[in-house]
Amino acid sequence: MKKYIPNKIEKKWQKIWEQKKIFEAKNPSTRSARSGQSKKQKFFTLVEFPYPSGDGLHVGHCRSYTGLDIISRKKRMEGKNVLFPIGWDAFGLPTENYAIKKGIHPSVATKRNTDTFRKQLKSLGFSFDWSREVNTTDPAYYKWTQWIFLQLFKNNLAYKDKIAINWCSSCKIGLANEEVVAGNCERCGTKVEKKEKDQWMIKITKYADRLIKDLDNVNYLEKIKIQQKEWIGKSEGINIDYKIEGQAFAEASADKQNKIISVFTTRPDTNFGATFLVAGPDSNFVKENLETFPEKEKVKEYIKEALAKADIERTAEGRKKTGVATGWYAINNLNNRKMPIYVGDFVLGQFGTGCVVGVPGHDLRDFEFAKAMNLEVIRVVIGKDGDTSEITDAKQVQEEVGIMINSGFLDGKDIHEATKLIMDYIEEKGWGKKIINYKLRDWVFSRQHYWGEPIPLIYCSDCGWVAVPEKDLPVELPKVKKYEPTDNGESPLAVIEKWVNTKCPKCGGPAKRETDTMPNWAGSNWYFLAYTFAKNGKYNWNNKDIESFMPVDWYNGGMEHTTLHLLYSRFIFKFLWDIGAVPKSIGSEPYMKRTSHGMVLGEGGIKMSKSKGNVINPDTVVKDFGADTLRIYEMFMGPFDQAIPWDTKGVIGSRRFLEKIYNLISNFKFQISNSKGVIKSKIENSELDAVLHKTIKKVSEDIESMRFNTAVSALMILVNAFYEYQESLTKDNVKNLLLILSPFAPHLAEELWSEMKFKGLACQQPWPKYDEKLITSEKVLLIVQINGKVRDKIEASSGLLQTDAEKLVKESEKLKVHLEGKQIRKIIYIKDKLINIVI
RNA sequence: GCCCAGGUGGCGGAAUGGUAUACGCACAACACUUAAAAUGUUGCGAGAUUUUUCUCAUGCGGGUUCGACUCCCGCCCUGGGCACCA
Repeated sequence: MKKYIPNKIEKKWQKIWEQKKIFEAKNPSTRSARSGQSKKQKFFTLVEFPYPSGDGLHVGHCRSYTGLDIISRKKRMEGKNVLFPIGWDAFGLPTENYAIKKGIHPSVATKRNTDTFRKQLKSLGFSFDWSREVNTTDPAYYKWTQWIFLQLFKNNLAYKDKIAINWCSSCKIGLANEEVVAGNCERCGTKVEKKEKDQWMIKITKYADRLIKDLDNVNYLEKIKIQQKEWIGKSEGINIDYKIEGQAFAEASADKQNKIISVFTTRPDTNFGATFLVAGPDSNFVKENLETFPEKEKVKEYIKEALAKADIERTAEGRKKTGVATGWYAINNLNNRKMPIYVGDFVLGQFGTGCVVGVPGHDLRDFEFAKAMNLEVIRVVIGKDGDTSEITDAKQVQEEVGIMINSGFLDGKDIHEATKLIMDYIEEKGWGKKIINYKLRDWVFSRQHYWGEPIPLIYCSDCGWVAVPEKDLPVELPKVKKYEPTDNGESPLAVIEKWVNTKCPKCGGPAKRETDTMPNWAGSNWYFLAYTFAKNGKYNWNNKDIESFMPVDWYNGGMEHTTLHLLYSRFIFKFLWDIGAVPKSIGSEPYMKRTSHGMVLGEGGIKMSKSKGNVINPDTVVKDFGADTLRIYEMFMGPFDQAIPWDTKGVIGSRRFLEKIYNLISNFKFQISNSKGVIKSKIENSELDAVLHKTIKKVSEDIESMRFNTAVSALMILVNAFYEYQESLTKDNVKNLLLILSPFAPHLAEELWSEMKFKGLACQQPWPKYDEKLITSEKVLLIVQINGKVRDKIEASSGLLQTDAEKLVKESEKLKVHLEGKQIRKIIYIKDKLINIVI
């Protein structure tokens, strides 16, 4: 008998699939389908394209790609025109660092890495449409990344601003937040400082509200929606203006009548309890008025200390509050109370107005500040258990709920009702204005690195910032010898004078190119669009192709990309939709469905890492066990969305399962060729049919809900049943088994399909349908309980009435012991399942 | 501190109101073998027990129900995310 040798089988079928172009999606698809073209309904399955690192493919990639490969293969068998593409998100720091260390051009390293990844992915039998492979570092690709940036620029959504960046004084480089590890530089360990630099910013905040609202129209996992909403952080409140009064101020300022301080609050209901104000050290209010503060020397000293503190130190200090008085006072409109104005670093200068009003009785942070500064605390909300006493302990600070007190016309009202009332009142009086604030900030789009897309702008001293004309795109990365940033933190491109110095496209005068490059996100913002029209390395952006496949029907990726990549790409897509760069018919959301996968951990449940030496190389697993085994194992290891540790011993189980199928079908072939059509049955074939159709049903449903682990387990149960009753097997049984197996173990299924001399390719057959009639068997196992405890199991015919079931139960010997001398109070009967006798 | 996910055999896990521990791994015994490996068969939560059966067990404590891993209330622990957002 032949033995199962995966390496032989797998290469063979991968070649056949590729030659026959089985997995290439057809343009255009249904929506704009014209004569003769694919009339099938489109289905766009998307996985996050990998960063081709030098380490090669990770078993974690395999897990998530196998999951979506199974879905794609099933959809194809269900008759869909499936687009399941792949590519490379190849700009990035590791490649640049490698280039710096070894002096090898990043594009050379990238080429080598993508070649490795491609080979690895192909060895796993994923049904990607390789003709649409994209690469973000290909100038033909980043031409469009630059084009998108120019559209943002032309629509006033890109602007330059001075902002504080993470600065490593040793590497002389600006670092992204992800490159800062515990306050230190990821490369050299030097403490990271803040440095102000001019950066290109993108106005994502303009889209904040739509990015929340439109989540209602998509099918994302609930936790993903929650994370997006929290990241955007919408809060509705009011900006209240207070007049400023102060002796020193009156002398220093001429327009004292109109001088105000504005604060943002979501809780104006507590405003009768306000006793002080605090401005953030980096707030506009402080910047504008610093020189006129009576206590300006103390304030300056405090600000210097506060800004020098790294984020780490701030967190380490915990909630300890510090601050300093400015010497100014604000007047509460409601009760004419004179409230001192402080500067304190617990207030964020960038959020809201950069200033807050302190209500120490009903905000824990305000309470802590009041205690530290020895300020008065006033109760304006009744506490727990009707507590109206003076607030002296943090535990008494009532924040969320309650009834108003000591608050004039608000007394006796619920805080939520009071909030509405006083907002209207303050607006009517002209003391403030309702406003919505977001935590989301504008997006820093500049990087001082080499290995990224050049920002296609030119600075002319006469015309200002001018866009590179579209016909001149792409602005290609010039070749350099050194990839290190310059001493003053400029991009390495800044030293290439020939490249930097250019002509102004507007006036023709001398001008300089922008030398910053774009962040990693730029290329991944729109890659799903590229797939719809990419063909063998050419990118012909056009509405017809985009309309054929957009929006993405199912997007799977890691939770780590929920807040950044997902949000950024949704924003960019909405923008492109707004300006008509994509067809209106596809809607303004790029992804209809988003799911996530869990990590594959190292043995023992810790993260896989080179330093721990517990990295599993997929190549080794493929070599030792086969691609199908790796696929089955990664699906079987546990729930798809959970982190599961790798277990090399467990892989053996998956291999045995595939061997069992191989042997089973080899036996079966031998059997039919010898029996001349007459087969003795051990059991009725109808019982095998019942198991088969149950399995078809379960596997079909489990794939849709990504419960791959239970789908594999159902397949195992089916194979075990087939194995045990081999003599009763029919050709049809085998056929269906191979079909539902094929998305999981495509090579083996294909091999056995051809061994059985079935027509065509397994992966091109229609997905089998289950027959409900075959599933329902005539006999059922009735569970008999007494007081909810299982006492007996009786085989009975299905559809039994309660009276008949009771009769049957009373004959049971086992029950007599329990029922003797007891009175039956109640009998609960669930048809075909259970009978519970209450005594 | 806040938000999310989870806690079930020696291990990965199954069961979302109705047989707890499916399926797989590990382990043990037996068969085949000169032997080993491979394969096959059987057993495998804990305790008590005279075959049989009983009691206990799904992080902990309560509750709802004829019946709870599953629903509700209060805690504990682990993992992930955010973190003074007014």
